[in-house]
Amino acid sequence: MKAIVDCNNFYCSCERLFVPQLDRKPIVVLSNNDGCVISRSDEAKTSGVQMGVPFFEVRSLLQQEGITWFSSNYELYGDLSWRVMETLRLLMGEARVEVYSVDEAFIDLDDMGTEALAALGLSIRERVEQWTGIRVSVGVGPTKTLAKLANRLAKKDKLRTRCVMVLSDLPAIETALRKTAVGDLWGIGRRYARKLQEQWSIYDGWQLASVSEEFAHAHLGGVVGKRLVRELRGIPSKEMEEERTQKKMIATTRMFGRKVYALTEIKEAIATYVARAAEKLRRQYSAATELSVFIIAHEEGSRFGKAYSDHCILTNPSADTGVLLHKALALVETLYRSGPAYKKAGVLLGGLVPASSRQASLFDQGEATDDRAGLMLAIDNINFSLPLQSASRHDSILRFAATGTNRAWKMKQARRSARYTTRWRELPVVH
DNA sequence: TCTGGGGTCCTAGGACCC
DNA sequence: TCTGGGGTCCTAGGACCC
Repeated sequence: MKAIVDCNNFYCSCERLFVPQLDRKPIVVLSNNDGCVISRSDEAKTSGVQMGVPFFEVRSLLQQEGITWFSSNYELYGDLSWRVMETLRLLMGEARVEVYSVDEAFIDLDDMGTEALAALGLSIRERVEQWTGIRVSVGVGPTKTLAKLANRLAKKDKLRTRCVMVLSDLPAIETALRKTAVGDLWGIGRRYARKLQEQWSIYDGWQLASVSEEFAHAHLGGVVGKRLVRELRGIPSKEMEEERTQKKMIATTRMFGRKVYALTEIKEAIATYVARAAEKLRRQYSAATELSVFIIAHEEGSRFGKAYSDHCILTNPSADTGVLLHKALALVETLYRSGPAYKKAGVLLGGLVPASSRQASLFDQGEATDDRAGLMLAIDNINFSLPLQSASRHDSILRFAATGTNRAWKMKQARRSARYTTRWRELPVVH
């Protein structure tokens, strides 16, 4: 058996933790640039705020219903996520826990009896809340996919289930599948849901569990679909995975806070994203061999706009902000056309290799790479430890000049809460 | 008339997830 | 006026190899 532990309305719960007056009050958290709603408290859901709606569309509803909104504060969420995961590791043993996302973890229960699972789930939920203040739901099933389903049903009826549901016997699994629409299953997105309904009249989980593996292979993305159908039948086909600490790709992309026309501003933004991506790269001791840059221009009648992108290969893998900046800015120069309003840009680092085992290039001029690595380490240490001036438009103390000074393109974050748990100056104060 | 049979590597694109 | 950001896996098809 496998369990999944999932934090309830995670971002909202994080915000509420430090403003207890908001307990039981409706709140929402917005995406970057204060664009759309990405987390809602139960009360906000009841008030009819939909997931993913643009902020400007629900603004008046929020005011009318007295719903408090927050800009997103990823530093806070990241730290609280770590606390929840650490609690699970302490309770269950590190080897059993697979962190799946910022607010979810799978737990391997394969060698445990099926009798006490509900009690175990309940004790996990209580302990995590006691130690971190975050409420979680626990779903248990013979496969990861059925555990996810159990979790979903536990959340839907919190009072009755006390946020814990175990699907261990066949009748319970059948009932659960029958009342779940295909689109609500883990692994069935919007596209497949539509296709299943329109072409084959498959509407619920039980129907999908009954199709042949050949059918799933042919119509639901090959082996992916086949695994999904097997999982629904209780045959484990997605096993627990080793903790993935090394990312294979690192991206930093943002919408601008307003329309941007000038090349100089776009270069500042790209430089800022490169610096951020390179930091992430160094934090996992990797170097990149591939760098891509894209900019997106506003286009009349198109929601997403028109993208221009290009990439280059680094013969000498690098995690040096200066080196990556140089390449990225050259790419922007060739991509940029004056005229259109740009609304978004991004940087992607790929082909990641361990920084320690970098292949020396044949054409390497014997650059003083070690000195530069030391410089990067020094910059990171200073930026991660020193407090920021709160009025600054910057997120770092030490930075490359190319990242600009005025930075009028920066995203909107009108209501970001304090980083209570990660910055000395922003510690909550008890009066 | 007839024109092999494997392999591997790479890339672009599609689908999904939170 | 205003619609997020960051990932993963898989497949198909082309280039190339023996």
